[in-house]
Amino acid sequence: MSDRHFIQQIIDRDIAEGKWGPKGDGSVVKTRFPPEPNGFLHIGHAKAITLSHGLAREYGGTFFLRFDDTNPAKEEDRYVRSIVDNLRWLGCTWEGARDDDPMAGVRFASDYFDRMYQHARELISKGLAYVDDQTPEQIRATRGTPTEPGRPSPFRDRPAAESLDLFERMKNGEFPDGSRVLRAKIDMASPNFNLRDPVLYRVVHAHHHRTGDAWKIYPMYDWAHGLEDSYEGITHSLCTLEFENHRPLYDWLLNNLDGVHHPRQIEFARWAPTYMITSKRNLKQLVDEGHVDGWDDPRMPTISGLRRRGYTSEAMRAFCEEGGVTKFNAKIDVVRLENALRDHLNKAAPRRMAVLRPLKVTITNWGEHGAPTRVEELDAVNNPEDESAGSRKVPFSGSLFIERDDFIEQAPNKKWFRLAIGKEVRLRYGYWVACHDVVKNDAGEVVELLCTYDPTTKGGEAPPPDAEGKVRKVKGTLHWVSADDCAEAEVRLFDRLYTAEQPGKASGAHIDDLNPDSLEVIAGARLERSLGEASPGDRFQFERLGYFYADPDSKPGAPVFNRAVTLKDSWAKVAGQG
RNA sequence: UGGGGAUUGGUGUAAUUGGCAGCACGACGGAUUCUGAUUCCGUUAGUCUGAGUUCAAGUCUCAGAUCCCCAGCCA
Repeated sequence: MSDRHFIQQIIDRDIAEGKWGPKGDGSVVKTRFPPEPNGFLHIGHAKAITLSHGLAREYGGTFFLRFDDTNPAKEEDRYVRSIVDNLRWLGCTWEGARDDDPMAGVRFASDYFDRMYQHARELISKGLAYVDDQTPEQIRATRGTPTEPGRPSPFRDRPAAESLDLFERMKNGEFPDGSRVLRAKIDMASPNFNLRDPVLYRVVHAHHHRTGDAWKIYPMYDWAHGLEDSYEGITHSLCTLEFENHRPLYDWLLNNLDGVHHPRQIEFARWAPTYMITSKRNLKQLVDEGHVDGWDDPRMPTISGLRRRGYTSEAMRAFCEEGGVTKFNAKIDVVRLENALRDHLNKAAPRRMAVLRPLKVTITNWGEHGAPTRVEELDAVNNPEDESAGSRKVPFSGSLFIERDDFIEQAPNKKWFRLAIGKEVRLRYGYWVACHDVVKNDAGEVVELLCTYDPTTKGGEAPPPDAEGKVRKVKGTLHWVSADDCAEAEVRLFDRLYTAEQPGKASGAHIDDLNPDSLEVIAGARLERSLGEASPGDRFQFERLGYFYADPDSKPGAPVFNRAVTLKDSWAKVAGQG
């Protein structure tokens, strides 16, 4: 029985055979994550990052972060910074990373442009590449179809010296965009289009975010990527399935260069979480058309968005690592993502009480058992999963708030454990209270509950047996806050961005599947007083409600909380069944 | 109609030279519980189809089905 996925098995074999160094030495393993800085990273990238990073760490090898910045028209420095930040947050740091300089150790394809150019000259000299003067349209027209071979370019057999000269002049900026390309001379009849004389270099007069205007020619992916891997000594170059058709070209190029290191490319399947999209184009549409508040909107599947939602990097990594690695394009249930967060935060997040939609509760017999204005400080456990988290004091008085959803005038059935007229519940860490009356406004809505409390139930303990030895029981425990001593906050509740499991699949357009209720902002939530001072980035479990994250929008005394995920709610199911 | 990949319960995965189809999530039921949470116990359900080889097939052979990727001077 082997629990090692297919990539681990390949690497195990390579190491055993000593393919990359001394037999049995895993430390030679070198992987990389090679994003193009043309957008924000999403949940799918997180999987790729943790895979390559995790493999390097597992074998005691090396992991690089390298930007594949070979297309100046699409790339920006802000994307570089965002990606670097995302990897650091994920805890997937690369060789050479330092805390005092976020960019330390980061590599760029553009650093290798000179070497790539020289290697291209080598290929031309060997008669394996040529400058083609055809237009893009002509090249497309002569590429052939799946069933017909392509036709050779009239420039295919141009002497190497002539190509060398033209290539240099392309580099020097003598020709306009689109006028000439460098092509590999492979096989115009190959069933694999990537081998029908693929373009290696194109002329681009655009400003590059790092090299400025130094270059007028830019390498294409297939030419650049293998060389980058080779220059860096990558042993296992992991990429997604759509590059399987590119591997023959990857290998052909490196095989035809003298004395270069030749990594092994391995492809694995991408992930498609349900109710999410990961297409860059579609994500951009959400931002551009204002369906969300930006790339880091907490509803976005971007790493920045999930982070702002309140996800922890531990939960993200656990999610990425639990799913396995295969070549099967799987739909992965978002519930797994949510569960990963719940698992982590259940152990890590301090508990607090917060009332999202407050309903006033007045304890009518509060004055009969002591001073009517007295406040009792009760002990509340900070985290039942973590004894070392200790406890805190919460103020209890005759004037409280409970959750509006926790009261109904007439209990619908015996499974209603919460408050109703004539019913008794426990207030967590507080007293047992029974509701005997309600106050309504002119519209007939309940605006206040009149309850009595049992002084023998302090701290939530069960009352002593009565004269006949019977012990009173209570089914429900509600969260609450003191009405006189609490903080106020804005709370943002999120639901799935889409209502369809595979957005756009059935409807044709992902926009048509947007969930109109994906965001609900609650203005007047009441919190335990200590929560008023929450700092951005703080995380709590609001008991019975879910896990919450103090948004960067929080100001001192005016916190903003995002609900990262709810608690599992089996009552919702019972209620749904009527 | 060409080429490249893939297919195991509802979902995601595992199974050594062919040797009892395992794990996790979900769903369902129960126990515990001062969170209808957590935790614990149990139940559920699967090898794409059809032939063949074999004492024995998820695994090997043949035929077929379905899904994904490929005709950018994007990556």
